[in-house]
Amino acid sequence: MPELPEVELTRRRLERELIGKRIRRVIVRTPRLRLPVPPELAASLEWRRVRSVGRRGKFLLFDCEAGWLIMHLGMTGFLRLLPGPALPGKHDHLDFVFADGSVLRFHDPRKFGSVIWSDEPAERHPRLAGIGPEPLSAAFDGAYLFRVSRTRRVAVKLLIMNMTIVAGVGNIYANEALFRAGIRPDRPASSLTDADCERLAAAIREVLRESIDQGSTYRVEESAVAYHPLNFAVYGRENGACTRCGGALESTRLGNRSTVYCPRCQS
DNA sequence: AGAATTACCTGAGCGC
DNA sequence: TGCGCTCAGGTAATTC
Repeated sequence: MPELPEVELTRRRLERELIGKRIRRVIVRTPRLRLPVPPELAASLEWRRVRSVGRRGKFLLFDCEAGWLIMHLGMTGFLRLLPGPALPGKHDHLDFVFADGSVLRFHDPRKFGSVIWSDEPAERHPRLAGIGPEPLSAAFDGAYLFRVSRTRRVAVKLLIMNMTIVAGVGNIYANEALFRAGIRPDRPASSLTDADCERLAAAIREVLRESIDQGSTYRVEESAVAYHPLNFAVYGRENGACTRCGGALESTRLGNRSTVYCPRCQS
């Protein structure tokens, strides 16, 4: 699924391609995604220009003069840029048709994605207002993580996947960051030491940053802004060997999410 | 307030 | 071949 690095790479590509373009019309083929597509969306966007493309966690934020278009790609969603009109296929839910004839098409088999229209700056929209700091911003560091974990006994993996704690850390990168920091995913958050929090915050920043940098060296294909070729250390390797000690990785479930870790390297 | 649970959705992979 | 089952998981909503 598109994780934060893929969303950031998508954002960069869209920023290059869309800024200044004028939206001619919006075609809504599937009015019910994860959230209902706002009925006023099409009319609100008509003849508006894209002023900027931002990101908050995994949400893409399009400043469209009259308001803000907020999109989440969910688990299986991706955006495709087409040079001109093309017949829609299965799961092509939305088209943004620009004045120059090009089309931004939203495709999402599982419909976990969402499209939101906001009259006020996207960051102030209720759906985004309550989410935590950006993991790649200065506001997210070990001291912050230490502070917010004091009163919580929830497993640390669930803590860092909690959007109100930190924005956009999904299952893949939560697994990877905990491995890198040497912390067991099921540790109660309140058991983390100062040093643990420093290592964990640094690890989260590193895995995301490296993934963005690695992915950006590849051409982002029009049709497949999705996975990029990072070799994960633990995620998806539940039957494999630890890259650090060679021992067998173990898997479990936390919050109904697959969790992989090395019982020797992580404590 | 914090924690736990469930719903949403469909393609892929599996056993039989 | 095809059926039925399980799994994948970000976010929102609900409940305790």
